[in-house]
Amino acid sequence: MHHTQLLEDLRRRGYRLTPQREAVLEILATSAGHISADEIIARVRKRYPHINKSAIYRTLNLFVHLGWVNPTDLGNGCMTYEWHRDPHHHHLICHQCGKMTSIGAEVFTSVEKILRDEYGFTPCLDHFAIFGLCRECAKRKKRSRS
Amino acid sequence: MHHTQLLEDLRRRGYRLTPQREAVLEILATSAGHISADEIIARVRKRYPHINKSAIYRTLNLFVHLGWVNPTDLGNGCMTYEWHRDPHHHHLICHQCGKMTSIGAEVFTSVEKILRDEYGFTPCLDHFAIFGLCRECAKRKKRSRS
DNA sequence: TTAAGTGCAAATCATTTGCATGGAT
DNA sequence: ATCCATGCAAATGATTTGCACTTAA
Repeated sequence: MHHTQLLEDLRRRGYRLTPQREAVLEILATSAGHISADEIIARVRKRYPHINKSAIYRTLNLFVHLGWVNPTDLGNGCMTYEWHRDPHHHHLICHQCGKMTSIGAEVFTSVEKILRDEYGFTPCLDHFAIFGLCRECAKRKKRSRS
Repeated sequence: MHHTQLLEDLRRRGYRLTPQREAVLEILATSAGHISADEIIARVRKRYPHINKSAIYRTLNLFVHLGWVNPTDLGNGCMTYEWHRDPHHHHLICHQCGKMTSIGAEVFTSVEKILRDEYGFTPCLDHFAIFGLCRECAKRKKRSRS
């Protein structure tokens, strides 16, 4: 789906097509991965310096509500947003060194099946953050223990 | 491990055994499931009305650091804490109706294995919140769509 | 005795909100 | 001409912090 179609979709759903919304859409759709609200505000303002912070927050909430954007809590005190484009994937976050690694969604297919079949639950596994220890930090910890 | 042992453990590790810490420990260890900091403060104060909010937050952070308590973000804007006693389990949270269901940890054994074997990542799967749609809300949604 | 811990109030910081104004339809 | 969306500043609300005082060791 291309930008212009989405913008048209906005109008069709009864929302107004404002420059602010266009700007946020443009930034999100041309940015890869997770971006914090703060980062989004910065990038939007680099091009459109007058745009207000609240309008961007409101726009982000709208896009999330429309399902165009995934909000994810990466555990660093603020929400991050990700444009719905990349194939579904999850994140391994090392809570020692903070390193983040992406993993494919296949890892969770078995879990998804169990949840559906045994619990009747339809999980939203679009944006998942798994905390733990990365290889290096696990090694370092082991070494310091011995 | 019994309370008194834990309290002894505190001292052994060089921390002081204060009435505040005893109170928080007592509340946590006798409360089931996830409790928000606010709820913990309320319960502690019901018995020890003079205890300060900051001291409780600091104590919670200490207990988390000691691994006695699991902090979990259930997506409702505040952290919840859970005493390390119950067998490991996770939570299905319906983001339509908010209902929370506990599930056993076995569901994730396959994921854990893959992460370890293929990514060298040691996941901390103690406290996991999976958002999605519960059976009832999925049904309701389906119905309203048709 | 003395450093660690507490109480208190003030500070943070991401996010939201009330309200007057502006602009898309 | 509507009334939805924006800008601004102020509010919120969970959590943290600076600092003087207390207390467990």
